[in-house]
Amino acid sequence: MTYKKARRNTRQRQTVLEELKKLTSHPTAAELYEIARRRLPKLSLGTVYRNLELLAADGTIRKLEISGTESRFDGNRERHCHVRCTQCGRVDDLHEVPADLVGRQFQTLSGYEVLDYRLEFVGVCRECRALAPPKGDEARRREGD
Amino acid sequence: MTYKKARRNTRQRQTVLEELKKLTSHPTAAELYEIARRRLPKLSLGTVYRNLELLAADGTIRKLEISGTESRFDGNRERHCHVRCTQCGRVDDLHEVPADLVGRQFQTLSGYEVLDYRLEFVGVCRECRALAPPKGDEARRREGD
DNA sequence: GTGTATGCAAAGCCTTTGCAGCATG
DNA sequence: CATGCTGCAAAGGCTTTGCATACAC
Repeated sequence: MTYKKARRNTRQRQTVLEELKKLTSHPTAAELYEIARRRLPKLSLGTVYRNLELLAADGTIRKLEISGTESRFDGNRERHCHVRCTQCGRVDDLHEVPADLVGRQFQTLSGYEVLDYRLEFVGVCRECRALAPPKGDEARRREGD
Repeated sequence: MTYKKARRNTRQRQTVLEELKKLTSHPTAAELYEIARRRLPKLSLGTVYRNLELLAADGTIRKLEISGTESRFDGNRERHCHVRCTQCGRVDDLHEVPADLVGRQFQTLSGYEVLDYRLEFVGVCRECRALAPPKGDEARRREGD
């Protein structure tokens, strides 16, 4: 019933996966491509995309669905959430937050059958707070809260 | 100190804003463009983008930072979160969830100064559950949870 | 009248895809 | 050795931008 194609273990796929798992950051496809290319100079971006998509499809990795135009990928499959820095754009993991607190109690919402949820915090990371004064001078217009 | 350029009240800007506020859905720029164009046939997509960006910058509307390639916009500035349907892609508001429960208690996380957060649920909406059998036959490979 | 905003179209990004050759199982 | 996978490059889809003109103030 659930046919799954034979999956081959190519060097490209292995490399992409290994390098992703090494990182605690959440690289974009392009970033991972640059890293993996150090091991496989002939690697192509298209291959990276194809493999990330495949690996995400079978749950080996996660495709983050957050902010911005570029997709980011996460080698850590455990349920956890993220903090993103508004200044530098980095994304960190948060294991300390009892995220399950949120999801478990809502099985149905507005008629939806809830399957999953995403909780993302937004703020300023330590480094950026150290570097920059708490507020810029120009278009740092805040959302209405 | 905070210089703001004189903002003009053009018919295009008004129309885009009014139409967005009428909708409880969270249209993409293209969707809103189609709607607004019924009132201003000569309106261009670029103008819609420019105005949505401006309006989001000063907090008049919100730019949703969720799932997918297309940006979606929200005319409702109040703190609330969303549910997205995995089948049809629609996004609904959730006022019933005590979302503040989440944000308020985390002022700092992993060294971040937390400014905001986004909580998005993912599931299947009522309509889609009615239309489709609970599971597809092919590539409905789920994430590992 | 001045300078912001518009319309149009081209250009920019990120991502996907077609195809012929390669390499895994 | 069959066929899934790769590299390459072209094509796609959404968004941004340059420029001359229009119009809000």
